[in-house]
Formats: sequence, structure tokens, C-alpha cells
Amino acid sequence: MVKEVPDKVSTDGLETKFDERWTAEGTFAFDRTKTRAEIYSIDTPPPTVSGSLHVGHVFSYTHTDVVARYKRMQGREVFYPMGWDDNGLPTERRVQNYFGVRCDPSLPYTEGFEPPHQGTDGKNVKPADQIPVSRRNFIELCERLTADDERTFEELWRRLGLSVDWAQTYQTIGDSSRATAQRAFLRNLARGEAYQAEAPGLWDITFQTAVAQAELEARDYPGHYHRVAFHQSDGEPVYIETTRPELIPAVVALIAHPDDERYQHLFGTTVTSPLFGVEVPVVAHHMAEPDKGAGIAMCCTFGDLTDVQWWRELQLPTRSIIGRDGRVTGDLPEWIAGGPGAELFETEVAGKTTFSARKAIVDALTASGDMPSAPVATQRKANFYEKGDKPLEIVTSRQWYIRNGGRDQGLREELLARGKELDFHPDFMRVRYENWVGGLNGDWLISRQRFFGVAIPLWYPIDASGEVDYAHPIAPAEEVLPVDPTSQAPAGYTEDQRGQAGGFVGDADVMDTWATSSLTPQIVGGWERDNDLFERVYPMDLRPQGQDIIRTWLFSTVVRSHLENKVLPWKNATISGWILDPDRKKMSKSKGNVVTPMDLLVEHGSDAVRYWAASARLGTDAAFEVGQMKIGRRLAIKVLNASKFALSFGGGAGSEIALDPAAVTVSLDRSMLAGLGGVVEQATAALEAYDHTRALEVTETFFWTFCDDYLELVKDRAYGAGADSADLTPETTSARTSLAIALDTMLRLLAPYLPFATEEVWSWWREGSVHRAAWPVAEPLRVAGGDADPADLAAAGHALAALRKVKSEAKASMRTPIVAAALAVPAGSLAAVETAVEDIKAAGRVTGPLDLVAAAEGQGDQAVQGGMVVTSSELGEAPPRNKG
RNA sequence: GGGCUCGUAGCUCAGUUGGUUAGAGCGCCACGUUUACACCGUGGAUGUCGGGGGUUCGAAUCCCUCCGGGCCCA
Repeated sequence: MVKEVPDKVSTDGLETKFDERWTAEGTFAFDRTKTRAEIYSIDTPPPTVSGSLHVGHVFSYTHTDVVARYKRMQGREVFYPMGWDDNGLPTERRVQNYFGVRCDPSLPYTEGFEPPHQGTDGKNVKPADQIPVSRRNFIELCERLTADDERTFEELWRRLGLSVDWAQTYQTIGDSSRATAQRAFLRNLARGEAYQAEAPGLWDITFQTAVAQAELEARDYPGHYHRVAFHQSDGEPVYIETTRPELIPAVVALIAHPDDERYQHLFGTTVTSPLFGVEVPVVAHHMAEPDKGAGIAMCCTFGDLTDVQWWRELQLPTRSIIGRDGRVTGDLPEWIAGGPGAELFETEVAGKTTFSARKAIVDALTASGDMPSAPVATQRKANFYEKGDKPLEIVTSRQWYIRNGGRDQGLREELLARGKELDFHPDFMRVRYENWVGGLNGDWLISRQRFFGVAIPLWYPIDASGEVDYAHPIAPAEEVLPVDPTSQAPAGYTEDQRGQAGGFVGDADVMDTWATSSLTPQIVGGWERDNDLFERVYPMDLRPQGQDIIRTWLFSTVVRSHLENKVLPWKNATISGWILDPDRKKMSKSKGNVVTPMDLLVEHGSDAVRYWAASARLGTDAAFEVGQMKIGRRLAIKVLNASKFALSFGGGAGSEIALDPAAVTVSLDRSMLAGLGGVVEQATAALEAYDHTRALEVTETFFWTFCDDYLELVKDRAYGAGADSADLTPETTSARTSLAIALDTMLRLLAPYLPFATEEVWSWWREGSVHRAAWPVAEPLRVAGGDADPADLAAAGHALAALRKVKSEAKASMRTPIVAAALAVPAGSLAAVETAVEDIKAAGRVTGPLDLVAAAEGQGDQAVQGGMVVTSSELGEAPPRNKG
């Protein structure tokens, strides 16, 4: 039944209209009564709310939504929650400025705290003017601020048309996320998978936090090689070259490559350090690079990661002199005390920044003659925290780790096996996982010295003498999670025992963001909170994400599921590519080449932007192409117009539209439906293989041919030459039925890509939402098509094009009648053209005889109108225009 | 330096296990307002498949090598 077809169609306003309708009707509401087999569950990446959404988000989330809509139409109940990642430094900074507070974890929680500011118009509040608050208060303010960000994000996602159940959202800082992260940590601890260690770790001076391997970034950093003499027992110098002379007080060994001829005689001997006279061994290790500097390096725990490796593998002593503040320790180290450099250290080096200390040491080396030549400028690779701008120092501190196979071959093998079990789309992305897991050389450091994150849920007892006993942490019961050890006392203690002998201290650290994000399947699935739900959605079906976070998010999620649930967290991982700007550079905020997604959606329409996004294959970088969006917009409008047309033949509003395949009797119609059946098969196979681009391509190609050829060919027959509904010819009924069936099918095929335009058309003549309609199957189309050959429609289309070409070349209007013509048709197509000749004549306005002859050998070009050639023609007079 | 990936028409991209004369859309040129559509229609032109070498009856496709872009890891 056709309800209403507008006179003038438009894509404008569809986004708002259907977002409201879908919400009101619960179109995407998740039905949790379904069983695991009926459910398709998606573990969507939670975007960082305090950052801003960019075009890359729109791009990759569209890919996921296409999958979600397809699976839903396939009859799966789609579990597709959206989360917000609020953890982290950017949020902390915004909260400090917005509310004028700073976090001091040593403070107690203040009930009903009201911050001094409510927004400061982007102006920074000086740290001295910020009111210190407890971590719990600080987190409450973070939650308050991120609530605004989340609204903005949701608005964008709704406009883009993500088929998310908005009742299922979560936050990585929310109570249930924190409880989940803490619960998982406590279980790791109980099983021995989490442990603390006093160990060298990378430390960011600026952010005052430890940094994990996954957060590292190696960058070029300017420095100078200083050629410095160590001394053998006989006084002979051994020259090394170092970029960090200030670490000479911390030297523990000189190291050269075992095959290096120059230093063979030194291995096994000792040398003394300049200025300080500390005796250190000369040892061999394959990591020493013979062609770098002098080929012999000083190892000073801990100048860089190679030093750490040497320290560990060669079991060298620990002589750490750099503290968390980035300065040289103020205490005189015992290995220097009493030596020739003790005074130098105490007066010139102790307590200095590395920069000042270096200057002092270099001056002393120059004065003593141990540095005979001037420093030589060089570029070295230094490790940076990805958000920091100062090279990282390596300091020893007490930190928590989770085992990830980096120091355990057995676990590593298990995790590599999980990687093989996971279906990556595209498949080659698997090697990124394998390279990363295979290359790990340490466990996962999860302690972070920040505030807005999930607290490490532990306290430590203080013994009678006031020493903190880190070896016997106090864990909370799972029932009381989440906890904040900095503002809550552990069971059996009271708050006034905090920091007292015989009392306790809370662990002041929070966990790495990924220690929470790695649990998104557990968080959204209700692990240990709603086990009924968990069993229905977990392990999940799909994890979409970017390739850059395979080593972090994807890997850490596999680790947690493997340790906790002994399964892979999902069956499939789809990896979207990057958006490149016209210069083939990755679009990013720092380059200033980003486009605001909301503006883009408003300007082009969401279907148009989705079309652009869906045109890019998974794993492939895509150009930011406004032209492609315009094509998408045209497609959406064409869908509206062609649909309006196809629905108009039956007499408009109130007329019945039959979808009975038995009414399709004309050969051309059956040929079209047979072709459509093939399209359904191809599109379905492509989507099953997570190849949404191919599915779109075959559907779109068919749709345009349908409009250009089929619709034109059957136009007259479908109108029915004055017939009223009482006495339709079977030929007219066949055309109308075929149009309706084709429309019905194509709307479904396009629905995941153009959710708004297809829903609009659906609302004209069908009940419910196209997004809850069944995905089409080829079988009924095959039956209706019978033994018809899809090529027959192409042949008729070619014949029509050949006739049009005559008019085009004569620069005549397409309305010009052809009084008589002869058409040479390749033998293989002749029968098809003869069968459809009445439709061809009507569409080509051939008013007189159309002679069809078999084309001679070599006549015509197969690539042009299928080799069909009009050999003679006579054009009539074009009718006058209908109106001026 | 290592790994992965890409290089096809002016632009953005398809090209399945090697198989006729390499495709699409955009853009371009010409024409046309036809009762779905000017956010349109019709027709047309367009390529050393990054370079070189090899395997083969036959290579955009397989192998080698070089050049250039991108990402990740050292």
C-alpha cells in the first residue's frame, strides 16, 4: 500500500526526523532476551571525550555501523554499546582550568564540595590559585565536565546515524568500569599475574609519571659526543664517546662488541672512571655497536634502554643517580664517597639538573685533561613519552606490572596463538600483532602517577616502627568495589590511622588507561555484575579499531580476556585505515588540516558522508574527498527520485503495490530480476567477508544501470497507456511488480550505507523500519527471473543507447521521434533485442519500423553499445516543448 | 636498518586463482530541459598499469631489483 509520496523529494532534514523516530520506536534497542547465537556483539572503541571528534572517527565508525546494520537485517540482535574514554591527562588539565582546582591525593574527601569556578573561558588558572581537592572530589568534577563532552559526541553520532542503543552507553571512569578494572586487577594479583617490582622504569619528568613500553616514542634529539678518557691500571687512556657525560659518576662498566678487535685485550680487565676514580670492568656484549662512537660504551645504570638491558643481562650493580625530579641525587653515593671526585660531586653536581650537572662535569673533564677535544654535535634517538617534550629518564621505583608474555615464553606463545585464532580484516594486519607480541621484552607496567584514572585498589600496612610494608598489600573485598585508597580506609582500619605507625597508607597511583580500556568487553558485557547479560554477549563478535592501537588496545584486551576468561575476547577484528589529506599526509589536529565532522555532515548530508566512508576498504588509507561525498549525495537523491517514480505508476497514494513474483511474466522484467538476484548474492557474500566496499559497489552499479536502462525501457509499459486499475494488461502488471520488487530489494541492500534516504522511501509504502527488515535473499528473485539471462537486459539497454546515440550525434533532443531505423545487432544479442523490441521502440521513440539485422563480422565495437550499430535512421520532427 | 602496505586515466579508486582490445565514478568535451530527478539526462575522448630485468604461448597480476609515498618497530 502506497501511503504518501511527496511531490518534491529531498534529503534535507532526514537525519533529525529519523533519529527522533528511531529513538521513539526503539528501533535499535537491544533485546537482551535473545540467546548468544542470535546476538551479534560489537566492542566499539570508546573515543576520548575530552579530545574532539575528527573525520577519522566518522570514517571508521561508519564502517562499523554498516556491519551493525547488515547483521541486524540478517536477523541478529545487535549488541552495540557506545562508550566514552574519559581517563587521562587532557581531562585533568581541562578540569583544573575549568573548575580552578588541582588534585592532591593526600587530602580527605569533602562531601558536597563546590568548585571555585564554573568555566573560565579557556583561561588558565594559575597552579597557585587552584584549590587542592581529594582525588575522589577531583574525579567527581571530571565526571561532571565529561558529561557535557559526551552530549556533544552523542549528538554527532546520532546525526551520522550510528545504530547504537543509546541506553547502553558507558564511561571508562564510571563506577562500573572502575569496579570492573579493580576487580580484574585483584584477580590478576590473586593469580600472580600482577606483581610489584622495584625496577628501572622510564620516567617523564614533566608529567611525573612512569611510562610504559607502548607509550614510548623514539625521536631524534640533538646532543654532543664527548670524547672522554677512562684509565687502565697502567695509566693508558681508553676513550669512550658519550652524549651524557653527567652520568659518568654512575658508570658501572665499559662495554664493547665481543668481536671488536680493538678491545679484545681489555675484556676481563678493569678501568677507572675519570674525575671519580671508580673502578669498573670492561665487558663484552653483542648490543655494543662497533661503528657507533668509539665502539666502546659506558654503561651507567640507567642512561638508556640498552643500559637497562646490559644491567639486567650482565648483572651489573645498580648505581642510579637521577631522581624523579630529573635532578642528580643530593646524597653522596657510597661508591664515590672517599674517592677523588667526592668533593666535586657534592659541590658541583649534587641536586643539579642533568643540564647543569653536564656542564659542571664537562668543565672538570676539560680541566683534568680527560676530555682532550671539543664535543661534536650529533643526532641521537631518545625515548619520549608520546605526549611529552623532554627525553625520558630511567629511574628506579616501585611499580605494579601485569604479565603479558614479555618475560615469559609460555604466556607469549599462548598470546601468539590467540592472534592466530582471531580473524583480522584485512588479514595482513595480523602481522602487526605478531611483531608486537614477539618483540616485547618486559611486562606491562600499569602504575601511573596521575589522578583521573582508576585507582590501584590496595593499601599497605605500616609497621610499628613506621616503615611501609609493601610486601603485604591489603586488598578490598570485591563487593565494595570501586574503592579509592587515598580517601577510604581499608576494612579493619579507620581513617585516622592513615600514615600512622601501625596504620596504613593507600596506593596513590592509578592504573594505566589501557588497564581499564582493555576490559571493555567485560565492562559492557556486565562481567560479574550481570552474568546473564555477559553470557549472552561474550565472547564478542567484533572489535573495530585503528591499526595504530593493535599493540595497545587490541593486544591488552586479548591479554585480559586470556588471563581472566581463558578465551579470545572477540572473533573478528576490523581495522580501518587513515584519512589522508590531499598531500597524502595523515590528517591530524597538530597539522591544522582537520575538518569539523558536524559541519561536514550538515553541509553534505549524513548519507553522503557515509557513502564516502563506506567507499574505502578496511585497512586502506583513504583520501579526504569532498567529491566522493557529492557522489554519495547524488546517489541518495537518486534513490529518492527513482523510488518516487517507481511508486507512481500504480496511481499514487492509496494504491496497492503487489510483490507477487508470479505476476512477472515479461522476459525483460525477468532478466532484470535475475540480474538483481546475482547482485544480492554478491553483496551478501562480500558483507559476510567484511568487504562492505564490494557490496556497495555491486549494488550501486546495478542501481544506476537499473535507472538508466531498465527504468527507461519499461516506462511506457508501466504507465499502461491509459489503462485504469480495472483493466491492466499482464505486461503492465509485470513491469509494475518488477519495479516494486526491485525497489524493495535495492532499498534493503542500500540501507546500511544510506540509512536515511532508504528509510525515507521505506516510510512511503512499507511498515516499520527498513533497518529491521530482513536482508534480501536471491532465491525469490531467481524464481521470478526463471531462466532469463541478465545479459538480455544489457542487450536491450545497448540497443536503446545506440538509438540515443543517433540523436545525440545529430544534436537532437531525446524527444525527437525516429521515423525509421535499422539496427545491426551482434548475433548473440539478437534474440534478446527482438524479444524486448516493443520496450526499446517506446523508450527510443521509434514511431516507425525498426529493422533488426545480424551484424556482419567486424561490424561494430563490442565496447560501444555492445557492438550494436544503427546502420540507417530517419529522424522526425521534435514535438514542441510542453511549456516555456 | 627491519616489518607491513601502496604506486593503474587529470583526480579518487576497482581489477577475483596470470587469459580477448585494462574498467568505474568524478572531472573534461559536445548536445539536450523527455510527464522521477538540473543536486539532471544523452553521447564522446582519455592510460609506457612507478622504472628496469626475469618466468611464461601469454603478466597490471608471479619472481628479482631499483625509485617514490604511508604506517609501525628499532
